[in-house]
Amino acid sequence: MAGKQRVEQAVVSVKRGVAQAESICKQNHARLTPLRRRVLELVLISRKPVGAYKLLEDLKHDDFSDAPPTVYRALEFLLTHGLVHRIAKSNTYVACTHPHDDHHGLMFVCRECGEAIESEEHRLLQDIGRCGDEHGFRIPNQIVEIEGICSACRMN
Amino acid sequence: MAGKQRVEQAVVSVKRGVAQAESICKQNHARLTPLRRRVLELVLISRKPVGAYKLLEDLKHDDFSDAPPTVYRALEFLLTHGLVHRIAKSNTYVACTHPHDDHHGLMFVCRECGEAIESEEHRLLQDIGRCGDEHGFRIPNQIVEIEGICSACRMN
DNA sequence: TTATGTAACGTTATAATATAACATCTTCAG
DNA sequence: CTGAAGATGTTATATTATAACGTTACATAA
Repeated sequence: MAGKQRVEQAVVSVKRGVAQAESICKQNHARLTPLRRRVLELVLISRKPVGAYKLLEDLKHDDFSDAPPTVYRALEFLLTHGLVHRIAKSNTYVACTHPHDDHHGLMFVCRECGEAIESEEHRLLQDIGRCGDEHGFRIPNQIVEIEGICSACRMN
Repeated sequence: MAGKQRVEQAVVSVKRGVAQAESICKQNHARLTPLRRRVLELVLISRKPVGAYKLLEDLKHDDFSDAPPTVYRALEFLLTHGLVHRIAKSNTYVACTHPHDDHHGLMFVCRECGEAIESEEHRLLQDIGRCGDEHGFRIPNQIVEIEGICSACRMN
């Protein structure tokens, strides 16, 4: 069944995501503490970008403090190390699918269902950089957020 | 003096912006009421993207209600008619510099000073649309927000 | 090994941004 | 003029995020 397979894939990708995070944190001499690891897992488990207070709900069930700074501090850490991205238009957070340094990218976000797909289109990002230059802007590594409608939602 | 000239230009552009808005609203059978016009003026006057509560402050001095819905409703109207844009990363609002229908665009936003420059790079926007297509995303007209550092801030 | 400084986390309070819901007033088509 | 839709006023509250300060855990150097 498609559902079961998808869940199994998700479990695998959570494991892989955490493993990548371990490796990156090691490189950066950063500590992936139980709390931070758990927040990352929750973001990885979520199939869509997820809000901070939703994560906080889930953390409650895990004996962590249920006060907002708990989740916001963990998210800040994960953002700093490029393990998750923040989607400004929906105030949500999503796991990075290509976590490594110098990470440019496009993030397509469905305005209907919230699904987000990350893409690394090198040439396009270069063009955006050039366009910024023309206006005096230097564009640092970042995720450019683009709102659209995904194919699934167009069917409905 | 550069300062004076800039203020005069600003006044001109406020007049022009309001005139364009008048025209667009007329076309759309929409009413640019005193409140909405005033909010648009305030956004036009501001040299940088401005927050809703800052606008609300200014509205107080003009005998409008100082409750949040006042400004948010006016902003919603202006957004709907493409007269202002919302910058999600900073929760701010900025006047559109090319107000017309079917408006695609890039918005470069300085992460230091907040300055925003709007650009219509037709080819680049097409490329972004194509890239979305490849991932099953349909990209409607919208402003793509890109964070960077402006030349003035790089000097400092 | 213990002292010690820094990082992480807990806790309380509050800031900043935005919307819901309902009452009243205005406008304008018929 | 009137009635319906639109615009605004008003009160309350939701949602997202951070400040400030105390405590605990951790790395590491003496």
